Amino acid sequence: MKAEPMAAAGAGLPATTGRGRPRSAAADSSIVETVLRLLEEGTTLGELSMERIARSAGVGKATVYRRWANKDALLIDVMRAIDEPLPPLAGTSVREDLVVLLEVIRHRGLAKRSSAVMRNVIGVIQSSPQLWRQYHDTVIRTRREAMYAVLRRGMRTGEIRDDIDVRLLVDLFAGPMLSRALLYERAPLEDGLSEQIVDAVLEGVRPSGHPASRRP
Amino acid sequence: MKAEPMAAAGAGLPATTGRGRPRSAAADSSIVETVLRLLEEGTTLGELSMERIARSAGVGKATVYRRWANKDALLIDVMRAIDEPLPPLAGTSVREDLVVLLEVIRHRGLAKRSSAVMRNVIGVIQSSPQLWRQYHDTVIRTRREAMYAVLRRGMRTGEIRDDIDVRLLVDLFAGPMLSRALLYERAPLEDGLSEQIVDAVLEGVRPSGHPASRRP
DNA sequence: ACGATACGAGACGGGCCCGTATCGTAAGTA
DNA sequence: TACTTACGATACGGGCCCGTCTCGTATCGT
Repeated sequence: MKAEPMAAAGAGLPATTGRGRPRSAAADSSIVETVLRLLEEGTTLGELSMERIARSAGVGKATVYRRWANKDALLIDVMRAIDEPLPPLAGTSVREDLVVLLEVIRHRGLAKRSSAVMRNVIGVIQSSPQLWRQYHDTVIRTRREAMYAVLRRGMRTGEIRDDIDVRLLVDLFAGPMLSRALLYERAPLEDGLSEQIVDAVLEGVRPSGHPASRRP
Repeated sequence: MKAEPMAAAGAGLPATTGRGRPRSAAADSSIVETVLRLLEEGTTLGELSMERIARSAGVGKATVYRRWANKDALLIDVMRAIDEPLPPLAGTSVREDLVVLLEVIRHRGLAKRSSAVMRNVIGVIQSSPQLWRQYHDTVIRTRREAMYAVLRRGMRTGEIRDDIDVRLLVDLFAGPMLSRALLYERAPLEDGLSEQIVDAVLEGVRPSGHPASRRP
């Protein structure tokens, strides 16, 4: 994977006027890419220092501080960099759309860099709530709302029970995939897992003929 | 909550012979309790330093190093300290037992100190795999195996489908609760959530009469 | 009483980090 | 060309931390 262009990273300090030597776009992406690489290699957010980032990126400290005022500001842009748009949903069946959305989580869990970011950000919910909020708003919320929409549509079309809280439904589908992605370094996210989860949650895990089943 | 006695903490260095002044049990528990309090207050594992721990516990650094060789050794004992035995399972119905096991997760998620530990340890899977393994083996594995047992029993008694991988079943039940406990500081772990999850996963979220349902 | 060990406190040398400033140089605009 | 800004490198004072060691004191076995 090569360094994506990722637009102008430094949201903190604007590049003022157009005079003088322009900011190096290569430095931008080198810094962001280096942070992702370090996290991917197992570095903890706490072990990440501006000094180490600059050193690893082959860049002067001033070049980093010229773009970001502190580590949190840099990390926020790093999180923006790994945000990828959701694939389009076919919209034909709820099952298919749910599988697509779970596949997104599965692939992000398999990608070391995104799973490392997610695990690290979770550990920082209390200590850097602003960083967490940024991650939640850019990465989590979008996917969650997409699943809301699919499930609500399913309630209208009769594909999904309408007597269960939509937020609980989201967790029933996403939770199993998320916990597998989070709790293991080499996550057991095998092919076909999305379909297995979706089908099992849709159908239920009680045998058809069991007396306690709500189906006659 | 007061400092529990928690047995002899220092697994690292044995107290050699019985001569001389004995180790202070109060220091033992004060140190462990202080670590838990700091984590509970939002301190990151990376921000925890032996120096800060000693200072916060009102203890000399030597007193800490006399018991634990380094931070990881201390943290391993801290994790042992929050390990609580599972409640007995009634064994009458699979549903009841699953609810009990999910209630354990729910209460641990609501308790700030255990959820803080869990979130922090997750962030350290790659950087301190030995610490993670300790947490996994003492805290996670036990509960997971208890759920295995319940589900396998359910397969024998006909309360649970036997055509789904038991490991997947565990994640279907535990995943929703875990992801809620991990992804939010004030986790939405309301009363009755365990029952809702268990029942929804057992029954399925497809309406009874839906054409795609596997029930005729 | 006496020797042994633990205690809290803190000094110690060495290390990494913070955020800023200053080099000489490079790459743009006017 | 003159001016302006960015570049990598590195020095700076200040801070926290590591793990060890040394105080003077406390609390045990013998």
